[in-house]
Amino acid sequence: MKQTLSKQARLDDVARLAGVSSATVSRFFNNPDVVAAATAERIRTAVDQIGYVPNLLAGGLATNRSRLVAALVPHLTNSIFAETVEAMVGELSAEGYTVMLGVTGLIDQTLDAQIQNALARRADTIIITGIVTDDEVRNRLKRSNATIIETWGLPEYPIDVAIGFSHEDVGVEIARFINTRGYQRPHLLSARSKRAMIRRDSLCREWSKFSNNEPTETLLDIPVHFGRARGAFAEIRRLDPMPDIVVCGSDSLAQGIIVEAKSVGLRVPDDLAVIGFGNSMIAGEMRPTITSVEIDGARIARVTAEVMKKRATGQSQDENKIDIGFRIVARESA
Amino acid sequence: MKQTLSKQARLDDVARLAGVSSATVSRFFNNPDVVAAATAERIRTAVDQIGYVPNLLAGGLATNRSRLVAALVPHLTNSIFAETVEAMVGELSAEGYTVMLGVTGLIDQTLDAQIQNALARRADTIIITGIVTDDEVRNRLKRSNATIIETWGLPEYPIDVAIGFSHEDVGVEIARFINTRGYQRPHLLSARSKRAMIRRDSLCREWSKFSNNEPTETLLDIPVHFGRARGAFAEIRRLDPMPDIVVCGSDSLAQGIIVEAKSVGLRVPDDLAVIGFGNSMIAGEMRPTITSVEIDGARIARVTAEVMKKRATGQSQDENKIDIGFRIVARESA
DNA sequence: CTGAAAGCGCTTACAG
DNA sequence: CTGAAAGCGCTTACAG
Repeated sequence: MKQTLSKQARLDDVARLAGVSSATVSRFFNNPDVVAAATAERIRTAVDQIGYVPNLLAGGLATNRSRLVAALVPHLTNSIFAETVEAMVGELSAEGYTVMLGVTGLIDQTLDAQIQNALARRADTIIITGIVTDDEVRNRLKRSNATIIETWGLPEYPIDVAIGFSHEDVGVEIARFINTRGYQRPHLLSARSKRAMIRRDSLCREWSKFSNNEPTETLLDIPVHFGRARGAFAEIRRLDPMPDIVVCGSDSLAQGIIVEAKSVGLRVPDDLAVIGFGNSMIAGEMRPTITSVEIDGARIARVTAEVMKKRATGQSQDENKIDIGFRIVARESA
Repeated sequence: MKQTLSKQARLDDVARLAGVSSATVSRFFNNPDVVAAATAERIRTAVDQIGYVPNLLAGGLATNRSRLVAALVPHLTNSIFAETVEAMVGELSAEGYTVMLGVTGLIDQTLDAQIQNALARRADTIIITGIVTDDEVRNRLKRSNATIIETWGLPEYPIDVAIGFSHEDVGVEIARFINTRGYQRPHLLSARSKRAMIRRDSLCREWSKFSNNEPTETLLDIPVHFGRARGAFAEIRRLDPMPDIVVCGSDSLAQGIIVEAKSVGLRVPDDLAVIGFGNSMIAGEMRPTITSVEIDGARIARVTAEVMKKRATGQSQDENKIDIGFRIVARESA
């Protein structure tokens, strides 16, 4: 059991001990070049002696810069976003930022509430997964002083800056890939999400140039995970004629389809081909290895950090839509 | 491009507009019962009109309560901790807390640095995955006013409160399970982590009561993921006699072993049995379904929230070691 | 290179 | 039920 009465050391305590003013101690932390070497040494000693830890709440209030960045994601588990969040935390912690995490896909945790919270914490930057469509929320974000980064999509008019790729183009490229490889009857399997629907629509549009059979499809409720592939596979198998390739909304689903297919003796890709999405680690490691669409989540994190740095140093940010692209990685499964 | 000059509304602005003092507006937010209905109504209108968002930096400074909780995990991807973090964010956001995320397993991101950051942000609660052994760090945490929660383990002397289970007991129970099921030659496959080593040691100790053949083992460097099972499986296959059961440090590894085994025509569990760890969703969904050790990550989150509530309301916390237990879930793979 | 002092936007004990 | 005022722990323009 801890005693909770102890008073924490303040800047003043350090100052007194080191025989300087608190302003100088503050400079020691934030602008060290400007303090004399001998003074710095005395301050360092004092800090160590009393175990001083700066209060960033007070610092943030005084400077109007919280060094806090809010990362808002739909989900963390079974999700393509976990990698990006991890990369983001790594990238931004190194720059001295603290990442506050908001999960918007849980019950009672609306995006709206999470944004309100980020605003109240005076986050310097708010990173949103997806595109904000609600005008009320858009305006609230615009009025704030925070840098707003919409990720994973490229809206026509970003609130501030968008870092992502064209889901439409992904649909087109997958359609072409399928056609080039000679598959005839694609089946689309994905979550009922806005972004997935955009990919679906453009895939179908492009596919209609090659073939008259419209792709069949299975839509899943969110959150989607590995096991949901089981029911979907049963459905696919009952189709007549059976599809010859399943285009999945995630690598996890792709993996599930492969496991199911193999368990009934189908060969992948000969009897049924599979394409994933996200190119997670598992795509390259599954047997067979999974053909997937690579989205460089770490790059989203990196570019985010760059944009933030530009903002912090007052440089102008010329592009407000940054396309990080994507790439179909062909492997054994399709 | 946003204009960044706009001044944000303050409590005072609301007060002026509503014709009250800022103290009353503050009460409206923090202690609504105490303000008159008519006054509250005027304040509400004013808040909406100017789009006021409270500044929690200032609030936290004034109250010495940040409503910030730091969650420190080794990894997020391919990790058993993602579920707990997600549950934690859900649980704690609902209580009005903000979760700041620290990832300690990345390069340059030591636990030490993350703790320092949490302390500097004046987090009310710091949740650490694992046990802190460094005395220097332990003392720093003890001196702070934050509630410190060590999770996943049950140290003899928690810094403050520990919520977890006995890794030793897990080892013992697995050994007994293996023996009961009649397996003869267990192989241990896990990450080179402190906690895994504790499980390993106690498993071996218990196993020695049943058999003279010591378990063989493969230790992997962190971070461990699905694909690492490939090399491990090759190693296992070369053993003579070959093990008849592989005890894995994660479900993801278990899955990997199953995929590898099947790809060379081995039957699971008849030719090679597999046990996972964590009982993630995938354990129940894989084919064959995976026998695993269930750790209730969501419960860790729930209990954490309870402890925090007790602390916040000044109730005494009688237990400082809370055992959430574990359970072997027997399925098809072993 | 350093200090005195005002200010960041809240909260709350005190008084009424 | 409400207000005036002090205080939370920093930073920084200004002056030296």
